[in-house]
Amino acid sequence: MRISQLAERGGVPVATVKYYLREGLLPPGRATSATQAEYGDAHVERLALVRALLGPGGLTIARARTVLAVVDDDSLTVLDALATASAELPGPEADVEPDLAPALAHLERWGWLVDPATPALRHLAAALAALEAAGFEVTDAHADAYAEAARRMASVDVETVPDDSRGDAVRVAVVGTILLEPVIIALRRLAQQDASVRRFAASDAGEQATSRPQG
Amino acid sequence: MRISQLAERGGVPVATVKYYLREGLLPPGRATSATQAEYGDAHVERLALVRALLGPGGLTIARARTVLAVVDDDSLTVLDALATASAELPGPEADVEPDLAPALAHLERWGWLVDPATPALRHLAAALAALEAAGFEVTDAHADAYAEAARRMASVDVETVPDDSRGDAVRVAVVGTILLEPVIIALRRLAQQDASVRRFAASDAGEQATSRPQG
DNA sequence: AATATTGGAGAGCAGTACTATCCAGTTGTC
DNA sequence: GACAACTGGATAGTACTGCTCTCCAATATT
Repeated sequence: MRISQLAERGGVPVATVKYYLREGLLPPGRATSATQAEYGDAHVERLALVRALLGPGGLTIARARTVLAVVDDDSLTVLDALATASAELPGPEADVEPDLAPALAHLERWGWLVDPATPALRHLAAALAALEAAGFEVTDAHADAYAEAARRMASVDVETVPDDSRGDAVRVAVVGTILLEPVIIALRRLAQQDASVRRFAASDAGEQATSRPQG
Repeated sequence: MRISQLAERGGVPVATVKYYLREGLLPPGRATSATQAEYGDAHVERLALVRALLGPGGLTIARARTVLAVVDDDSLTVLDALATASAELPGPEADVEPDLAPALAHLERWGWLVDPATPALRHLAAALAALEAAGFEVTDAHADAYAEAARRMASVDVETVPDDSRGDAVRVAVVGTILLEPVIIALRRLAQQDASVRRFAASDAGEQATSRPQG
């Protein structure tokens, strides 16, 4: 398979495939001459993965490269792979260090064992700070309900990771961690709709509940 | 309060405040002359909200403007406001229409009442398609667990919305919908860490569990 | 032999969120 | 009442990102 066919099967322009090759997101094909290379089905799958990470996953080129390096590195343990993948996911990236105390207080209440250096902890702290700055008070009860929901999701996630092949485990863990996030966000919005229809439909104009809310 | 003081209290450069004014994210101050205007505490709070939406919320200027217009519009019902805010949140924005069937099948199984035109439905469908393209199979059991988690979170969210003041209700609903998303993502990653430490720490090198996983 | 395609590299482009410069009017200070 | 400092307002420029275009000689294809 040549580059134009790979591009066609992936549904992207040839120039974009070349760009991904240049950026190291796709491994080079098997060179058959100075200006020719052969690509296989593995490249097609990899291209689909790249598109998924960059699109729905919301990763930048640089972060995708790191995540893919983790997926490719057979020497990493599942734990290392998950940690690296988790660290490369988009987050607030604030230039000022957020106050970790509120986040740590929650974690202690829940008894969660986490690496104090993990970026997710900083992300949580920054997100809580942003809520406070916006005048939204997060009660312990609210946080606890969220923690329980997160625990359930994570539990299923971890159960889903196969334990027979380390390569597969890493791939599933990394891809699942990243690509299930938009699923969660979408599900929450849909659940909110359902819940708010049930709560507010009676007090608002009732017929808006099942038709388009805004014309 | 003049513009430089507003900027200082918000922790942003004056040029940025001017930019937000130009873009309609901040309402203009009360003009006291041709080249002078007075800003109040409301502007400080608004500036914090804008920063929260643009930073942790991940909204673009254009989407933030729409969301803020919803918050400001007292004529909207809570349902309309939530729907509009939900629609403006960042999503896949695919140029090709994803297959809605798998997503609709899940929703029907759960008995959720949602507007078929809502962007979140499309986001869910796109996310599921991306997972499939990346070779990650989402089982019904996995999806069901996620749905239950989403339902719990949404339930708390909706309960949190006050029912005495419509303006407050809209503000809390919109801000909560947007700014709690990074909280959920961070919590899930932390919960994953906790769960995978418990599962994999025994089979991997054990001492990595509570120290930094990657030097 | 003529035409098309390839890998590779560099430059260019569109969008986003600022940031810097300029300007005349206004203010506070001496 | 001189004069520097600041203001709102407008315009242009910047840094970064993810492509996309153009060019090239070498190779395939017809």
